[in-house]
Amino acid sequence: MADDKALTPRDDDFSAWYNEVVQRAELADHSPVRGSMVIRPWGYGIWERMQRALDDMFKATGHENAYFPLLIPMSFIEREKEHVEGFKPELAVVTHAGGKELEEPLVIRPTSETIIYSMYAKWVQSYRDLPVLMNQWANVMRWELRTRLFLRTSEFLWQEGHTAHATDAEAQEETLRMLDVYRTFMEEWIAMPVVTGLKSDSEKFAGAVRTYTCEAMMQDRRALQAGTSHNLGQNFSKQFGLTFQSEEGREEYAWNTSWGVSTRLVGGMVMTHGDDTGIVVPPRLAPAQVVVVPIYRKEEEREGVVAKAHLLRDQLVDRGVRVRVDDRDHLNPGAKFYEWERKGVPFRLEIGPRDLAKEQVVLVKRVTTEGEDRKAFLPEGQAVAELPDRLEAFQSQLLDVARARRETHSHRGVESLDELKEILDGPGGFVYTGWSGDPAVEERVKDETKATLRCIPDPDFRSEKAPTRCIGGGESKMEVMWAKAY
RNA sequence: CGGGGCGUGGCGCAGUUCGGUAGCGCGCCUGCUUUGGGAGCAGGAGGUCCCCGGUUCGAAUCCGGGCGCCCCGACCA
Repeated sequence: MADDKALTPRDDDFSAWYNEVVQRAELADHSPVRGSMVIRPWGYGIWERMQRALDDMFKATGHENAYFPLLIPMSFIEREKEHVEGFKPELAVVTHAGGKELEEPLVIRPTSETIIYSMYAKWVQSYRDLPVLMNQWANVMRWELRTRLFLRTSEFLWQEGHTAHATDAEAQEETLRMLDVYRTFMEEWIAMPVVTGLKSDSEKFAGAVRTYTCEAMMQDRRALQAGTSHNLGQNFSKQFGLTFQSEEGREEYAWNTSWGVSTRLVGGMVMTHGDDTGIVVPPRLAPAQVVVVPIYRKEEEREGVVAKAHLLRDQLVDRGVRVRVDDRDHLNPGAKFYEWERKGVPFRLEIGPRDLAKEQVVLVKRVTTEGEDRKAFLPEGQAVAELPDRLEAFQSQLLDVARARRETHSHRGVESLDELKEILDGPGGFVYTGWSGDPAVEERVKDETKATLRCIPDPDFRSEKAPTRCIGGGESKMEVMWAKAY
């Protein structure tokens, strides 16, 4: 940030651009503790919008919120073998409290499967108690070596859904249902298209039978794992004695699922829509969808335009639009324009003496496509009446652009490792190939290309023509998608 | 955990080579003039120079030790 005005352009250094834009849009800042962040009101406002939308969707699919504690007995984490192996390296552990060393160390939750299923074990006796469909909004901690605001911090905010079912089939259905909820949310709210699919064994959640993922393409063409949904099978129920008596009177282990998305989604939004001016917030997530900037020269003019600005705000609020009036007197309009553009507000309404006289406003759109006017001079009434629709159009335009970009950088039908390497070292993007299912092949591709197997795509995302050749040679059993990832 | 960079008013930095009154830009405060793309002028406030120790008449600067943060590579939502 040598210059205190312009951002590093994305093409010069995407990573530097990201770091700058997150801070200069006042989304978040580094806290004094390494790897942890402060989420500032503008960033938290976006997260709150995400939370509300997701929460509604969880409720609509029959889930209830609950809260489980931050501290988990170390022995709980150690119960499930894969789980402990996956999380041990990144655990933060409380060893002392009340001035004494604890008999058993307490882990600050990296995720809550263990504590939750141990409690479900107490609450579930009969098939009549199933399914259990809960979600919690919480903070979790994973001690990361390398951190970046929103994308990877030691502490982050998320939701984790945890369910228990009587049958495997029901658990699988739930796993896919929630994956679909995520996909819908990401597309309709963040305007961030995703590829959904199954994780390979090496990439799946520690303790899951199957992990499904939503993979989004960022503007630097790297993949961001934006959300995951796990079919946990009976792995945890067996370790925590989560059993129930079936209709037939047999004691059986319950089938579990868990699914989560985190504040990482804010980072995904930034890297999907941001430009060299700043971030772009999709209207449905924007804490302010419209900012009204009054413009005046003389004190006599001020009163009129500021009053009009507030009037316009009230009319827009009546139509369900979130509006801010920026009537700060110590900044000139240009400074305000830059600030709100940096913060990604979808529309700006300028109202000055000339507009007042003509009963019009100047409506400025944060991003435009080829041939589209950035500014519109509209009669007041028309601007107010049209803004709800214009916001929706803006929202879907963002999705269209992001989707088109992803398609441009998706490479299908790749058959050789050389070609795969060439794409990943060059333009980058999502590369679709065949795979035998052999972990050794996956490992080799990983070593040679620095890319990972992001997922085995769901039918919606598979190529028209199924690959016949495995990327490692021999016959393909399934199509897979590779990319360099965050 | 390896490599690199950096710790100096709120922020960004210069000053460190070669020790000698702690500076610049932005921001902040007051006033006036401004305000349709990052305002101008005038006045002003604000500092344990990351910490500890050493050398010296004198240390931001030299020496030793520590701490912290950021960035780049192996693990992860």
